[in-house]
Amino acid sequence: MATRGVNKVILIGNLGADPEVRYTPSGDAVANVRLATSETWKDRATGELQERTEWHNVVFFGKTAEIVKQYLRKGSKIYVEGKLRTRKWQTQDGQDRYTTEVVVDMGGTMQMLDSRQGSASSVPLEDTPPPARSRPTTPDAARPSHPDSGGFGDGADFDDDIPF
Amino acid sequence: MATRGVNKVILIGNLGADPEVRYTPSGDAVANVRLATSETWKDRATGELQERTEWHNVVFFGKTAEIVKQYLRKGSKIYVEGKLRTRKWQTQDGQDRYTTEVVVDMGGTMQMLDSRQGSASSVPLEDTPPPARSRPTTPDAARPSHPDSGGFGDGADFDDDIPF
Amino acid sequence: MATRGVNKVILIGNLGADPEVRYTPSGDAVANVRLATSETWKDRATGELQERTEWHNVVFFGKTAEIVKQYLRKGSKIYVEGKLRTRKWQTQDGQDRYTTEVVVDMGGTMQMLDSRQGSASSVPLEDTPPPARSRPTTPDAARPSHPDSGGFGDGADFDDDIPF
Amino acid sequence: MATRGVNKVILIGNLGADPEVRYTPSGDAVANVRLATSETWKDRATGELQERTEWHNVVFFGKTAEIVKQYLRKGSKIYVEGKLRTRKWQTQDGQDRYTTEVVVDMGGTMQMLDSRQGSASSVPLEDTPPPARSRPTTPDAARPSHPDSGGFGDGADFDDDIPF
DNA sequence: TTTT
DNA sequence: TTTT
Repeated sequence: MATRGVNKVILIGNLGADPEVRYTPSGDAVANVRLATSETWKDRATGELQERTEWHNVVFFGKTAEIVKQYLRKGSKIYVEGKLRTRKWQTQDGQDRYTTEVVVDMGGTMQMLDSRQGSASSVPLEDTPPPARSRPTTPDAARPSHPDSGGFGDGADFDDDIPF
Repeated sequence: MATRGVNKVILIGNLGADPEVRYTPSGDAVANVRLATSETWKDRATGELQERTEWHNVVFFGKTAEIVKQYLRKGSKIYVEGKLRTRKWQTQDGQDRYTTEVVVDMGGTMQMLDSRQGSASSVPLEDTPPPARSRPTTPDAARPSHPDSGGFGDGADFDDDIPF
Repeated sequence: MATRGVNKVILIGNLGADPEVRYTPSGDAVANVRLATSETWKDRATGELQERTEWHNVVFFGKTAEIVKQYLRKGSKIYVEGKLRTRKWQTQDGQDRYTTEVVVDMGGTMQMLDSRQGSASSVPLEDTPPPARSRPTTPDAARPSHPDSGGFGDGADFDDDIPF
Repeated sequence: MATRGVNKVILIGNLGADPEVRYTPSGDAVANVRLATSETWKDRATGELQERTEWHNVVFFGKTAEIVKQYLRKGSKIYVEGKLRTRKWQTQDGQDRYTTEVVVDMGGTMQMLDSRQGSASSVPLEDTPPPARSRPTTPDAARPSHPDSGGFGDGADFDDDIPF
């Protein structure tokens, strides 16, 4: 994908909730995540510590969405590299709305940052079976055979055959 | 400003219109810009060249806002480093709305990328006098004496005393 | 290519000399470039403007190397996204040396930032190791047919079929 | 510090050894760190998992250097944002050498990424030039008084008064 | 060795 | 020399 211009977002933050995963008609996973990045600073006047949390809508596609589904959950800390995209959508009564998301696709990356064994986020999410005919026979075939090995699943680019 | 987490946006694109500049009650400039980043790619099926343009709301503060005001205009090509911020606001009839912007403040940067002399964007915007008492006596004192010298004004970080 | 860890470099600068291009035995182009990034600041004590230029060795591979060869030359301004790599090599008398380069490969990008028509860097470099007299009559054969269309050659990612 | 050009490095990796800290004549800390970033990929031919580790010299100044000294040690995982700088130096027999480093100064950032309590890197390094037997009995004296608060020490920018 |  |  060639570009004229640069559109890049880099985030490190924690999931505010478990990922929401859905499947396209063609069977591709799409994962949505709420990611919090916090900044803290000292108020110059009062000297008090301030904190501001920013929430980001992050969308993953394809193979990375599968990894997100399996390995991330509420509280997981991740590094994300993606791009900005503003989507137009309509409310039920036909009003226009715009939502800006961070899209992580072929040009992006996701990495898990808390792969210590035993930590919450290295425990795979329950592998909820996707829509009947999209991945029917062996829904868990891709799950690593040693779920307790810790830290697997880290590092996922789109041109991977397998993420680990 | 300390951070727990990373929130970084990097853009290269062109202004869709002249910057809109306003002043805070304390006299600080705030500049808003619509920035277009385009990506093009070849459709795998048809082989046709596709293009998608993304529009970003970029907000500059303080000294950088002044530079934006003076040196950027419709068509200007810039590099921007900032962070994401989603603002909640209300419509006239009291409905909640959210707008995501790229904020360029002390932790960010702006650089002009088309400083060729004679190019549109190196010509300062008309220096519309700010609110009466905020910059009273010599509103244009900071304007370079050789407006045709081209290319000055490139590069502006917040800790500059003077940007050039 | 999966990663555990992040290794990313982003540069905007000017070429200090024409690119040096060579070919691997398998026929793939490799382009080397010296890229200058400058930073300027005001000395706090003297108030004088200081400047420091940093020189980077940037290496391009494959299709991007071809584009570098054709469209970049001394003075060209580019945006580069790549990664750090330190190479070990030997002097003629067998001493070890290390050179750190910015590698722009499949995970990276290059964009030309001075695509104004008539500007030096939008003029293609002379094409390849041309058998002495083979190119003189039509030195600009590789030049796009609409030299005034501006902006060609900008934007090159590795998964492009053709950069424009 | 204004810039014409962009010179930015973003790394996530692990320390290969404890930081080396020295002090300038004026008493400012300078910390040097060896940082490993690994990338892994599947060999297309053999299908075997490949790994390549890149080692980076990272230099921290001032307050961040103090934090590096106190909280990082061999194995610590960090996020780093800095710039490239190639330094010329001389061997004992007067030969020129060049070393490229990632400099983390006022325009950069460091963040600790393994702040789980109990993890190696949240344990402060032994404090300064310690009179030989001064630390063994209370090795953790420098540890914040609320060790269970978790995540302290994360996040350090240069304009902090205190990093946490 | 670039650029302004 | 790290990490998985």
